[in-house]
Amino acid sequence: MSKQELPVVDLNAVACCSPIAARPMDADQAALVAPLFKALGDPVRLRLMSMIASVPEICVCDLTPAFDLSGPTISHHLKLLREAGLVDSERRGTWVWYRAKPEAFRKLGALLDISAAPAAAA
Amino acid sequence: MSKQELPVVDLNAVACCSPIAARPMDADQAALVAPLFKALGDPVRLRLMSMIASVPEICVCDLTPAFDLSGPTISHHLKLLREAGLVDSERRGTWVWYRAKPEAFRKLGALLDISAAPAAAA
DNA sequence: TCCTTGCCTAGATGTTTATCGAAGCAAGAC
DNA sequence: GTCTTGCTTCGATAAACATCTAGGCAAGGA
Repeated sequence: MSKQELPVVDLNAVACCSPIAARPMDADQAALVAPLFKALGDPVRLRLMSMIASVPEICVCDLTPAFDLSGPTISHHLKLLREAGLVDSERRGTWVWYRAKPEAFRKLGALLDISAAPAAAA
Repeated sequence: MSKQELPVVDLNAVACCSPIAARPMDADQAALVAPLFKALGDPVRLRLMSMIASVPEICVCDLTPAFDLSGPTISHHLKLLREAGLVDSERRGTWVWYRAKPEAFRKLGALLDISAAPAAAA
């Protein structure tokens, strides 16, 4: 549960380099980055992510009631966000708290910088 | 094939507003934005997207050989990118050419701006 | 101690997705 | 006209995914 559980996605290896539009991405980097986008590619996870990123930290008990879904389903989505390296979780007493990992967002944002396109595409 | 085919995703409605971290995203907006991230959430599509965005335009005939996949499979992924509003295609004579739609990237990038977080999350 | 609460994991199920081969269609060559 | 080439669509299949219920475990209160 705590951050000792190694994330599946190593953020230092991911999105470390050039924007999508700077040069064709090689297969290895694509395989590292795609899971990050995939994690955000579900409406439930996107809302969870937004709720988490909008505050310094938030308890699962405040996330679950915002959805018409069972607790285990929310837990499943949170696990995917954790494995993608987008959030961190920590148990404090009874509750588990989630926090966004801003460096992941910075890297993803840099990847989408289309102004890096070498030609008229921008 | 041509741009007369309405994109499934209306970019004017999508990602039009505030960054993920600015405030909790409502379900409607999440449903509009998630398909964009989902489209980028596959390694093949991410590489295709990068190849397309790296040049002003590119022919399918230059995209397909870069992958160990059949033509129909590449065509399928390109269709998803088209439906997400991330690329445009145009047939010119024998070949079909693809171009990136930079406004989609600008909007996605703005969404990931974590510096918009209201609190210490950044 | 036992009970309750909060959250996660395990297992099952229906849906979606990635992939292929076959077939179709448009454009150009002959 | 026919043939070839480039790309798409169609139909099928296997893998991945979202969701649920059931069960488990840790923390706190009685």
